[in-house]
Amino acid sequence: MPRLHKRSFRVANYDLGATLDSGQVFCWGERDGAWCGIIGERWVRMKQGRAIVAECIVDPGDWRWLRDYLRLDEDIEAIVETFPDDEAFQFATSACQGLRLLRQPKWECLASFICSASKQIVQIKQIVRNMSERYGAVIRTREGEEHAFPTAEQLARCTEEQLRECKTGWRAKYVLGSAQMVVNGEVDLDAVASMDCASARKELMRLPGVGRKVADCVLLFAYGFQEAFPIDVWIDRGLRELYFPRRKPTKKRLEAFTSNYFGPYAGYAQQYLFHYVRTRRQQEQS
DNA sequence: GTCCAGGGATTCA
DNA sequence: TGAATCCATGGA
Repeated sequence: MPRLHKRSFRVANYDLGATLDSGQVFCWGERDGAWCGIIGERWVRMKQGRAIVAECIVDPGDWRWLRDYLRLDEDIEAIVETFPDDEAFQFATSACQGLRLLRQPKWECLASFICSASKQIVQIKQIVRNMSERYGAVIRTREGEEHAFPTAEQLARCTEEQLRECKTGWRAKYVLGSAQMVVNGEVDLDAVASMDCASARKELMRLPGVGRKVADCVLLFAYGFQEAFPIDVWIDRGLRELYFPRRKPTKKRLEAFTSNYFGPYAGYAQQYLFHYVRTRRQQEQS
């Protein structure tokens, strides 16, 4: 066993497991109560007791990168205070205590959500794993080695057929097309960070396979635009049931509603709503 | 066997 | 603008 670099982070109101398993990220695996994954090119193992204890193989420096990824400096209680004071959110906030948003690497988040279209979360994880194992860099881990998520350059070198073999299906041409546009500089993912939210969304939607929903996921989960509000099938159903019973709002009407009803941290509210409606459905079925 | 999944692009009215 | 359809794949 190689020597491990270890660091403990004191946290309050942070549920690491719920956060890493909440459908905003697809590269984490849990074993023996510990979560293992690769952030950028660093393998990390994290376990939560009273604190979050993180371990790395390679010297992690000042750990700033992990604080940023986990968004440890965010005041979640102040954020939850801004959520709507309605019945739905009384249930949602009590069902999702400690649920957080992450700040993911941009390309990985983007490519993952291009693959997410009309897929179940378990299948998205499989696709991400397939692409990583075949085309991602080899990373040293505690037990041996794993593969990082492939860069845009690595995926742009693939053929559409190779990407289909990762079980991407008809999304293969979108992944390839987006990778090529990022590599040749047609869309600069770093430059998007300095845009306002609407411009950033418009820029991301120039990429094939990226519509409003995928763009909003990336804006929220990678760029940290708090006002981004992805509306997927779960959120769509939830909004209609909770706020428009016996009515039939158009998509435009729903978007307009979400852009002011949920406050300055609408994106956070969205993640709580997403987690709530999904866990509620699971409980109804069991 | 059937329905549906953290949708997008295209077509047609 | 908006609805319908197609696109692979595999859970449930």
